[in-house]
Amino acid sequence: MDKNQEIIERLRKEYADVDSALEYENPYELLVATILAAQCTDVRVNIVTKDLFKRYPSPKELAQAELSEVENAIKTCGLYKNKAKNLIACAQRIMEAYGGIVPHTEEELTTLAGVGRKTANVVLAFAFGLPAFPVDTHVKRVSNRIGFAHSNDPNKVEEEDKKIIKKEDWSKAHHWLIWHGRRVCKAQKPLCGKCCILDLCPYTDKNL
DNA sequence: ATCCCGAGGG
DNA sequence: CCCTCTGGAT
Repeated sequence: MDKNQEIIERLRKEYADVDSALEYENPYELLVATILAAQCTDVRVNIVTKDLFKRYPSPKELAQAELSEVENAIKTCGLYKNKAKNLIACAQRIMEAYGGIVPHTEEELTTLAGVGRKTANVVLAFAFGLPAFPVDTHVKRVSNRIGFAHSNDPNKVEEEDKKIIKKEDWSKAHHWLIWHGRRVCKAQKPLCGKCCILDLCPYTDKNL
C-alpha cells in the first residue's frame, strides 16, 4: 500500500472513537460554537454555549442582543470583545441577508463577521454534511510533519491534503489530524514515542 | 511561560 | 509576512 494511504489507515484506526467536542446539532449552534472556539478550549466553549443558547436560541434572538450581555456571557472564552461583536453582527446578517437561515456555501459564510475559511468549512462539513476540509493550526502542523503538505499557507495545505485524502474522508481526516496534533504531534514537545505512525513519518522530534 | 479546533487588519 | 485580541488551565 502507498505510504500516505498507510498513514491514513493508521490514523483512522487510532482515532476511530474520537468525536468532535464541538459538534452541535444545528448550523446556528455549530457556527457560534466554532467562532467561540478560537484560542479557547472546547470544554469552556461547551460550558458557555449551554447558557448562551438558552438566552439566544436562534439568530433572531442573538441579532437583537445587547452587546454587553453577550460579552459577559462569553467572557471566559477569551477574545470576547471581538467575538461578541462578531456574533451579533453575524446573527444580524443571517437575519437580513439570508432570512434567518445559515448559508450553505463558503462564499456566503465568509461574508459573516468573524467567519473565515476554517470556520466556514467546519459548518459546511459538520452541519451540512458537505465535502469540506477545514484547516486549522493542528491540521497545518501535522500535515507538514507527516509529509502530506509542504507549506505554511492553509490554502496550500488544504490543496495538498485533498489530493492525498479521499473526498469521503475529508471531514473525518480533519478530526484525525486535529486529535493527533492535540494528543501526540504537539507543537512544542511532540510525543513521538507514542506516535502510531512514527515509522512512516519523516519528522522526528529533536528532543526525543 | 505556554497553549487553547482563528480572523482581520497593516 | 507581522501584529492584536483574551481568559483560564497547566
